[in-house]
Amino acid sequence: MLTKAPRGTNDILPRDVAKWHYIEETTKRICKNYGFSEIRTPVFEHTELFERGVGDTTDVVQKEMYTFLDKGDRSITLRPEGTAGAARAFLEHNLYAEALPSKLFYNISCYRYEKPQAGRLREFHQFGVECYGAKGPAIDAEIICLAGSVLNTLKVPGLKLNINSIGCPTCRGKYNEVLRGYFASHLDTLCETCKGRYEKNPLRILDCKSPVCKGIGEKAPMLLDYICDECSEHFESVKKYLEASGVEYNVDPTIVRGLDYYTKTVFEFKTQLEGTQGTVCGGGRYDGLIEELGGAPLPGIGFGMGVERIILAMEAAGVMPEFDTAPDLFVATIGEKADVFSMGLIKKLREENVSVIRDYLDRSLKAQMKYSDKMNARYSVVLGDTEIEEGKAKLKNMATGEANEVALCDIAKIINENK
RNA sequence: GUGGGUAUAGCUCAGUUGGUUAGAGCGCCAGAUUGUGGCUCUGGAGGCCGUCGGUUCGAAUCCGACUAUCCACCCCA
Repeated sequence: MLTKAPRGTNDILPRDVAKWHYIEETTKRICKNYGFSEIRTPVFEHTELFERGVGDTTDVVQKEMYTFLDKGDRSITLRPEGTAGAARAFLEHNLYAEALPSKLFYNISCYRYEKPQAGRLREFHQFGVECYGAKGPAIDAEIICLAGSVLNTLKVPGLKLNINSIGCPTCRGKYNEVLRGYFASHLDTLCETCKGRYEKNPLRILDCKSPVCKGIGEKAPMLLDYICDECSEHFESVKKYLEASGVEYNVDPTIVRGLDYYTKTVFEFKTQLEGTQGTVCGGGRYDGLIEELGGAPLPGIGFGMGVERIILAMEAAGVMPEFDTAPDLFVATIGEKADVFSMGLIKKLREENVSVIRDYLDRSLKAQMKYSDKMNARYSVVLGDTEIEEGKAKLKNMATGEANEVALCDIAKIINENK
């Protein structure tokens, strides 16, 4: 138990950390190009924030939150997603009083009590983006563009962008009634889960994988045909902006996001991942959220991207780059005098921006060289009494095996010139 | 939360109808080569056979529960 990480959590080991840096750096760079600034919010928030923000009828809130009482009897929840916290911070710090729209991004960990599976963890990581204060369709397209740009830069394979509009609360309410009317006659043939969905959220029946429900759903009236003029015009404009940006998309009327705050535009990027965890990015507009949290009405839009899923997809396709973490130099020593002397030399080299390692296990020279090889050092140098006396040593290029005699004081210069 | 598969060395996996001291390859350490790595050869370390209980003269092997893990569903990133 002591040496076992909790279920659904993963350690990111030294050999994998570079991948995470790579993805984070990529998101930072692209966000900067799109004019988004990073925001960092707490891992935990008041439980009520998620109940209100995410919606207390959602599965996420009802059964997947890590909720506990702290020592002051406050109900605290580990964030299951990033939007609610960002919206809270936006309101708390009056960011709406600064230049709008407010364009934010974050790389965070999230927590959901779920049964773990490939691409589904209890602690997982999201790259996410939020934009508050812009209601027009251009920002929808920009956000989608940004997500696509990150995924394409990372070479995530087999990407497909699906978009839909789920309308505003008014048109969605009307449509739900239309849908119930349609499914009423098929209620007996629907699968068990869909019978439950009928009352709760008939939209979800359209998303069912059971062939029977799928068949019935195909002939169901489409939400897109029932959304109001304003929502419809908005959606048409989003498509126009996407086309102008050269972004390929597919209108998928069955997309229904599972978090209550979504309105109008919803979208997801899918990849051909083994298993069903192919959705690598999901997002949409949430025009009611800020008001729901107690702010003045202010439109919002954003997305979340699953970092673990991106890594899975990249590795499955063999597009994850190799990252060079090898040290520049290994310093081997023979004898006590060299052992002590090397400490000073190594410190100086490191101050000159050379990454240097040495042995700390009293290894024989041969074993030191093996270690150097194993650590993938670019160069090795052996120090003994003679080298110290003469101030010169053979600098060995480990790839070619070639060794040249150099002055000890020139080592940093030579290595830095050949980087 | 529901259904199914799996659990043996650091890793990937063998292990016969239940039988005495549980194996291989890779990796790790050392030696062959006492101031120079990779190749080769030799040797060595490393196991509560996931945990607990049951059946049996005897269990890594059969049965049960638990735990972990993987897969599918639900849901989601």
